[in-house]
Amino acid sequence: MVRYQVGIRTERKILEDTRKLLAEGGLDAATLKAICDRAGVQAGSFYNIFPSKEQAILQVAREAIQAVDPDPELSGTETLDDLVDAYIRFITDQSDLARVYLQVAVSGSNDDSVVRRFLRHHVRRVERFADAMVRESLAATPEEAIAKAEVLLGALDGLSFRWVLDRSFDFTRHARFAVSQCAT
Amino acid sequence: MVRYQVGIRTERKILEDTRKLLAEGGLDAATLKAICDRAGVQAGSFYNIFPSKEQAILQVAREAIQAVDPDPELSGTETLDDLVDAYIRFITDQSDLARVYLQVAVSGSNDDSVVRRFLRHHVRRVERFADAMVRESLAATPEEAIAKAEVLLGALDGLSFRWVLDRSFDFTRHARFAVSQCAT
DNA sequence: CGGCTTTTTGAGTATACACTCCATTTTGGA
DNA sequence: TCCAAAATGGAGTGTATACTCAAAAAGCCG
Repeated sequence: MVRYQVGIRTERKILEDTRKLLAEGGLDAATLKAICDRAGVQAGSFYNIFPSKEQAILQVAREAIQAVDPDPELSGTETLDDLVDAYIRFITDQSDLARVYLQVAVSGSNDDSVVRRFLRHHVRRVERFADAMVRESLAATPEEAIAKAEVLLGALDGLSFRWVLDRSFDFTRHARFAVSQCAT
Repeated sequence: MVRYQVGIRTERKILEDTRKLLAEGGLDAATLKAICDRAGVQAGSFYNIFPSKEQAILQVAREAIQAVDPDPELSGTETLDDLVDAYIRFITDQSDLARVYLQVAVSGSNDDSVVRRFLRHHVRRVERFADAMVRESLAATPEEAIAKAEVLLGALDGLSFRWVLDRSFDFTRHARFAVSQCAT
């Protein structure tokens, strides 16, 4: 099945508009009708590309997960501050994706594969944070580094959750404060 | 309107079963039919008591919010450990309500009043945590105490989020570790 | 152009949902 | 015991939803 350019363009547009809808009004807002209306497409076209609405949303969620991490090339050399800065940038610059990330994670419990994907990704991030801590001598043992990283990432996740609910919350300041508390 | 005993009993049963359904399968599982079936009641009875399904669920969520805090009578005297212990107990004992809490907060964007309720409650909790920190000389200034409390609660929220996704995660240990990091 | 494939259209289907209506039964105080 | 109010049963309504299908249009390649 050789795909035509127009079909690929339609697919990109649908994914983009789905992402916007999710960001604006959450999962409930991303109905098939809403998606198709915004993308200027009929239901039939949608189902010519995606097997189901869920698959399209999962695709968006997958891209959101990818976006949260800084360049994987740098893995093994970056500082804890680099990693936290990347997290802050993701949350503040791509707040829509951040919301999608949270929403799918919380309500996506009906699909185990999504949860597993999130967890796998989370564990990788924890390791990356812990490695940086060890490199900077912020932890006595690798185990302590893991625990510290788990708590720091928990704090970042919790603070971003807070920020999603209340945009006047100063996420950056608190995130920096959280990481400064680790340096003890 | 003098309420009859049987009506009050029905109301309690509906709320109980709604909570169970929410715990088992999240918001999606708590359909009107599911609620009525489990409570052994017809739709008409439900709507004789509640104005809408949403109100019943909000009632459950409200009770969940109440449950997260230790006795308000003690406010002003309890230690930081007391507060954290209460949080840990809520998360581990009433994990079902914890999930409801998260779900309603994230997907509640269509109803601002829910989000506002959550935030008001959160702010009160931050203040209570900060007060305890000041009492225990864990912060130099009230401002620092607030920031520290915000980060600690963020960490607890983030860790509980982690735990909701992965029940094998040792929430209690990490929560204790998080609070120990504050004591510096 | 010609012929094949992919894409799009748009009406249509099935279903699940929250919610209503009202006749009937039950309640509990006087 | 009576009766007004409250509670219940249960069929019914309207609507939004995800998804389908066959025909028409558009894209690609010789």
